Amino acid sequence: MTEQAYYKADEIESKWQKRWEADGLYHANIDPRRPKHYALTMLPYPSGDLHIGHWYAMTPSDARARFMRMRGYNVLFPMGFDAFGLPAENAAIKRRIHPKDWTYANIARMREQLKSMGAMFDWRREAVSADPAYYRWSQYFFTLLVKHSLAYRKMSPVDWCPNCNTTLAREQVWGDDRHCERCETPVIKKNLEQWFFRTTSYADELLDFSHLDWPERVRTLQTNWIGRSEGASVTFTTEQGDPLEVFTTRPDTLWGATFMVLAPEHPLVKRLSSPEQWEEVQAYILQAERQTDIQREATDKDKSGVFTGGYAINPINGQRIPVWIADYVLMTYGTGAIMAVPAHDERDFAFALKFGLPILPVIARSDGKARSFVVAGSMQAGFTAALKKAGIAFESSPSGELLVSLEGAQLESYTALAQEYLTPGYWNEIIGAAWIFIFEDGPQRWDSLESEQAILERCLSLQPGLTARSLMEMLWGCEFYRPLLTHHDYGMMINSGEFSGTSGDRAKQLVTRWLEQRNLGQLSVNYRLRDWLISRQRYWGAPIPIVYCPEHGAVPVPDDQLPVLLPDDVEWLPTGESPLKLHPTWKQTTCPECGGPAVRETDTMDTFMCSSWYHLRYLSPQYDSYPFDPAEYDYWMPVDTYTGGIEHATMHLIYTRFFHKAGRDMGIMHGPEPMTQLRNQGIILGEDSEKMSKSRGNVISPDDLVGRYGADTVRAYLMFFARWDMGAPWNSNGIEGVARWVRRVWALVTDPAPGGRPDPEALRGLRRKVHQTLRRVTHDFETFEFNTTVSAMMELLNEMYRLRDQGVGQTIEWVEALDITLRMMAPVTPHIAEELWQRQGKPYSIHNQPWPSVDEQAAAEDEVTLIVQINGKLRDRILVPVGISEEDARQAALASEAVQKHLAGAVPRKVILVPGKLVNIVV
RNA sequence: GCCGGAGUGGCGGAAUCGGCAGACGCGCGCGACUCAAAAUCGCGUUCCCUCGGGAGUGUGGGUUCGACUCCCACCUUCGGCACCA
Repeated sequence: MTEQAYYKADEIESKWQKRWEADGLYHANIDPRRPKHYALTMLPYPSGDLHIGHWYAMTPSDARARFMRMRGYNVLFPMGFDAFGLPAENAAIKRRIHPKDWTYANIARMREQLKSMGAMFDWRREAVSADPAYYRWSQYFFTLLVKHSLAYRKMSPVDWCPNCNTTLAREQVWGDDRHCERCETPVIKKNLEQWFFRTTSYADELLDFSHLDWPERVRTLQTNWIGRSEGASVTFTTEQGDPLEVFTTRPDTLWGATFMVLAPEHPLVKRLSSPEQWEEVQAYILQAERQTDIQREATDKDKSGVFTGGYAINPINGQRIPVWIADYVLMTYGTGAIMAVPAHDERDFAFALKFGLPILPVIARSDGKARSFVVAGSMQAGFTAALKKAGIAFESSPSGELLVSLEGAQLESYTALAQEYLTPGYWNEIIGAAWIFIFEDGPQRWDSLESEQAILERCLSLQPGLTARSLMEMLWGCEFYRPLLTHHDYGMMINSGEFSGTSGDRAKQLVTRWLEQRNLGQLSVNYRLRDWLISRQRYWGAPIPIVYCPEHGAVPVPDDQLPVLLPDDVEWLPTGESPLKLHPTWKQTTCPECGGPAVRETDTMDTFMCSSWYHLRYLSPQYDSYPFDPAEYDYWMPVDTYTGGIEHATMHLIYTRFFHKAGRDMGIMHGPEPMTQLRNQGIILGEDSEKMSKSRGNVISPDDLVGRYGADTVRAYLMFFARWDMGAPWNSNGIEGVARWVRRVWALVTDPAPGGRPDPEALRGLRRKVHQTLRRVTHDFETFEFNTTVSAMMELLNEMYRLRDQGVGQTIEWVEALDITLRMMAPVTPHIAEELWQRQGKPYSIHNQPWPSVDEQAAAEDEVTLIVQINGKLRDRILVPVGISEEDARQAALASEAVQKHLAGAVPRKVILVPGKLVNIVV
């Protein structure tokens, strides 16, 4: 290889990075003449080292931003650091250095690592959330939220991480064992006075994704997280006369409420309990208290509970029903009390079964079928013969029962047969959910509380050895009934007074309206979403800007006194108390209202608060009279493309939407959403297909890769090796293939191409391939399909090598091919593209060039390969001119030797023609 | 249990509107260059086969002239939610 042909990535890359920075090539300024594009990628936490995941998130995002820039957009692509947070403190504790020193040293290091990517970050707009100039405005937003009653302070049981020594938001508690999102320690509950943001006020709006181009996955995660359920709240009355409100998603089952259950912590428990039951009730409450949430919420746990001795009145029918307490009812959801409808709720059913409480079906199947369940017995032989004769379908279960499924019209004949053949024993039938038992003296229907006991006793006396429990399990647990045991199933209302016969989910609305008319209840919506707990008992965060005055209570710090500075001289070792509280003087202050002595809030804010608005600080990080410069806001917002990991779906991505909507209602932000389009990258696993971790020793270091291959190759490989939204295990051999591609591009452009007398067909072929590739690459950039972007360019390169040997190397077509190739590569491999661009004698910089446009005429094929099928099976391929007539295509296909051979004299019945694509001969 | 994503060669993956399955790359095999190795280049590479073909995109059905693609029912797997009334 000649000196010139040797590709030295490190030299080229540092050379161009310096030049670009010196020239301010990527500075984004307001320009009303050009369409704007705000491309944002999630800002890193300054953990100390840029890992391959950062590269995977950022370099394809950068390539996309560069592509948009070349397409004529004025592109803003900023970067910054989410600099507050626990890891800084933990690392500081371990190394005995101040969290601030640790954080800012890491930022300095990571800033340089980020620059090695060759990304088009506009560093003038860098924002660091731990800077006082930044958190002043985080505090400002906090005081605004307080003033608009969107932030409040409340004593409540909150999740506490005993390892991090702080409270956590509900979103930061993960998994079955309810562990801390950061350190994986299971959380405990503590009763504390804490600050909350009223995220629940925006629950409905957060469920509306109509203004967003966001991945289905994220929308689903957020929808599940918010967990909206619509139903009714209904007020029962205790015998003492206290109102007892319940929430139900199925008001149409009110007539089936045969008992009530309260959470053990429910305030009415004591008043409800009878003196005889009180001791037992109290013991149960104590036991429930001792259990952790994890134990209490285990779904597979056997039901437990205690009768209070009290009763309540069902408002719709005056029915007097017993009130129990049980830990399967949670104080934190709804009203902490439920009406139990054991016939149609699996949990209530299990509870009723265990404690022998009545079960009253009020919903019947509405599919027009009646189904029967016939208990095995000696009468079966005759009966089944009769069923067969009557043409009634049935099947025998392995345990010997007979399962009969009836169309409505067959019901009468079935009943007649059953009476004839089965009278010696008993049988039962279910029409919808109403069971009918036939005894010697005729049928009895189990559809009321009064008949239940009598029927049960009678069944038991007829079949000795059957217990009440096994009978009920058999009846209620049989698979024909099961579909009606979930609260998603609607059927026909029965046993429900004037509503009997009402069917479908219409019943729910009708009953709700009926309740509202009678003042017995109203439409009600419940959410799983909780208000966002933002207090943290740690040092390294923005102090909550509140002053507590004995006279005036919690007073927000006035704007002109912000920021409330975080003091450096603090003992920041976590003790469970806020470190700021232990500072000798810091918290002592005066009340902004009256000037009297007062103390500061000593908790700091959740860092997710700081990162909820960083996209606004980027707009004008030096601006000091407002969180952002309104002119910048008006030009750049909203974020057009947001990229980052999916792990933030129910944390940052909910918080930032809430923050924007709250800001909008406070008159600061505009528009429905902060980030219009979201795209998530997947995760890169180690070569062993496991998550990368230091302890496993499978970590891939981007710095090493850049040292070995150069940033361009690393960028291209990250875009090529997997679907970006999926991620995949790392493959050290795979990157060699991309490195080869980059080297081959280098060689192709720098080696003088041999001349020759090229065939005009070869030249046409070159242009065709170039413009077809351009079409694909353009499309794939638009849709974030980066892997095919790179593979299309690889194909083009292979084709160019092939055609070069045919002598096209000294033609204007060849010059055009090189020009377009370099422009297409510029977003992916910005350094080598710039270098080769310059070596071609083209003007600096390639990154200011427009994206080339597709010459559709050049891209068009003038011959096509026609697929010839017989009965849909491929039999031949024939080359035909593009505009071939249908008749000619048909003739050409039939003339094919392969076709004639396969037809073997058969006469085509039909010929399907898809112009320009295929001929399918049907025989 | 509920919600969502994904199942295609040895591997990562491709197939834009229902029309050539396996692009591109890795790996592997053979060859060229070389004393040799690396690098580079060329050819081959879904499976089976009696060399005529046949089968094939998680499984089983369906629609269609034609299905990786659409419909129905499942299986596996990943992620989220879950005694949420």
